[in-house]
Amino acid sequence: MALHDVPTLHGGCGDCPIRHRAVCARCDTDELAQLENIKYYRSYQAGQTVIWSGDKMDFVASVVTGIATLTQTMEDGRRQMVGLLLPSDFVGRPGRQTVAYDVTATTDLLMCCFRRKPFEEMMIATPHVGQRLLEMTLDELDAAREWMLLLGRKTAREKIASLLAIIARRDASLKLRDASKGPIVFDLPLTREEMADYLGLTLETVSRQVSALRRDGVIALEGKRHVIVNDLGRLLEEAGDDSDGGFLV
Amino acid sequence: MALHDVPTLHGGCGDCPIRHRAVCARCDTDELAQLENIKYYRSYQAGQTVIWSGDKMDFVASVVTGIATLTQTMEDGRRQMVGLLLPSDFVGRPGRQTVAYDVTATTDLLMCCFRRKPFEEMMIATPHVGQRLLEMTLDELDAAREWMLLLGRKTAREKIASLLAIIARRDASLKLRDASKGPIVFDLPLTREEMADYLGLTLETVSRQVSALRRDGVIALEGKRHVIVNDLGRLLEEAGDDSDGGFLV
DNA sequence: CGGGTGCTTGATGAATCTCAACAATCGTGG
DNA sequence: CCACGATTGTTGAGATTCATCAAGCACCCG
Repeated sequence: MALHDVPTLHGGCGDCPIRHRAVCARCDTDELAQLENIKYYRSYQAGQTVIWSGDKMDFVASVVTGIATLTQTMEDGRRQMVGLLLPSDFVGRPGRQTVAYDVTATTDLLMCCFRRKPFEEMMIATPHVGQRLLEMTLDELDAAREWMLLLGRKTAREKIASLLAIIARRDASLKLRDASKGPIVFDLPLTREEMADYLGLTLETVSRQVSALRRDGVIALEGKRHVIVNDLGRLLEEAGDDSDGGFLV
Repeated sequence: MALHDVPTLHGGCGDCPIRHRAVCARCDTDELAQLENIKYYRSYQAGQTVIWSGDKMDFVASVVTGIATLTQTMEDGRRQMVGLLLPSDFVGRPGRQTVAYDVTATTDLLMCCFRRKPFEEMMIATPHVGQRLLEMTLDELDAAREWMLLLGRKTAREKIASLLAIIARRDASLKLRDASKGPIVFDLPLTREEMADYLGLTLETVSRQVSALRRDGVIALEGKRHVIVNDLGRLLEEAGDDSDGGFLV
C-alpha cells in the first residue's frame, strides 16, 4: 500500500473534478470546509492493490481520477469482479471496519480519503452527506442488479456487447457528445482477463467474442484496446437490451 | 392489483413483527407516530404481481409477512430474479417514481405502505429513517454482489447448495436454533422455476441438481419442498463458500 | 536480442440447455 | 369420494455453448 508521488493537487474542493457528482455533491460551503479538514489524497499505480478483502480500513474514499475494481475470489481461485469504480464513486462502508472485496487500481488512481471516524460523525451531524450517499448506493444497487441479469442470462456475445455499450455510453456522456450520431471512439480500460472477470467468462472466450463482433462489423478495432463504435444502436441490439433502456453511468 | 381481505391488524407499530428490523428500526416514539399517520396496509395473494416494471409507484413499502421477488425480463422472455424480499425488506426508491423490476408475491404477502411524498419529506426532516435505509441498502448491495459471484462463477451444484444454505441459515436464525448442531428443516418458498430464475439456470437443471444433492446425502427431502439438512457444514462445502464466511440474512 | 505480458486461435471435452415424455400432486366439480 | 385436468416436478437423449488445454503471435522494455 505504498504511496508514490501525489500528483499536483488543486487548490481546494471548489476546483475538484468530481465536486458535483461525489458524496460531497450536496454539501454547502460550510460542510465542504468540514470535509476538507478530514480529507487527504492517496494515489496508487496501475495494478496496485488498494485494499485486500478482510483488511481493516481506517478511511472511506472517493475516486477522483482513474479506475478501480472490486473483486471477490473463491478459495480455488475463481474470481468475479463485482464493481467497477469510476471517478466520483465511493469506496468503503460507514459503520463497518473491514472491507468485503479486493479493491485494485487498474489505471493510475487518485483517491480523496476521509478518516473514518470523523466522517461517520459528520454523517450523523449533517444530513447532506448521508442523503447523497444513499442516492449513490441506490444507483449502485440498480447497476448491480442490471449486472445480475447479464451474468445469469446473457450469452457470451451479449455480455461483451453490453460491456462495450456501457463504456461507450459513459465515454460519450463524459465528452458531452451526442451518442446517437457519429462514431464513438474509446480505449478499453480493462485487459481481456479483467473483462473476463467482470463478465463471468474466460479470457479466451472474451477474445473470441471481441473478434467475432469485429468480424461482423459491429465494432472496429485499432490495436487491441482502441474501439470504434459506428452504430451504437446496432451494438445495443447485440447487447440484448431494450433499444434505449438502461442507465447512464 | 386488487386487494382482498386485509388480515387482522395489530394495534400499532409497537407490536409490529418487523419493528426492529425494518426501515423504522431506529425511529423513536415521535417519529413512529408520524409514520403511523402515513402508513396503510396492503395484502396480496401468492402469485399476484405487486407492480410491473416501469409502472408508476405512488408508495414505498416494507414487507411485513410473506415473500416477494424482484425480477427483470428481457424482450425475448429470459428472466432473472434480482432480489428476494423477506419480512422487513424495503420496496421502492425514494426520489424515483417508477420501479425498474417486476415485484411479485410468491407467498401471501402483507406490506406496510407509506405514501411516497410524505415519506420523502420525512426522510429529509428526520434523519433516522434515512440512516436506517442507507444501512439496509448497503446490506442489499453486499447481498447483490455475493449473488454476482454465484451467477458468474459457481457451478449448477454450487448454486443450488448456496441457495439452500441461505434459506437454511435464515430459517435457523428466525427460529433461534443453533445452526451448528442438529438437523435444520424447512420448506422451500420457491418453485423449481423460481429457483432457476434466481440462480440463472433452467428448471430442469435445478431439478437434476437437487436430486443429485439428495442422492449424495447432502440433503434429504420429504415431498418436493420439505428439506432436511443434517450437516450444514457439508452443505456449505458444496456451496463453495468459505467454511463459515458469508452473511446472515 | 531475449523475455515477459497480453492477446489470438485451434482442438477437444464437459457442463448446461433444449426438447420431449412422463410422473406426482392438488384442487375442483361431478 | 373419485375422476379429471392443470400445475409442478422428474428424467432422458441430443445439441450447444463455453471452458480447458495448448500453441503461437505481437508488442514492449530492458
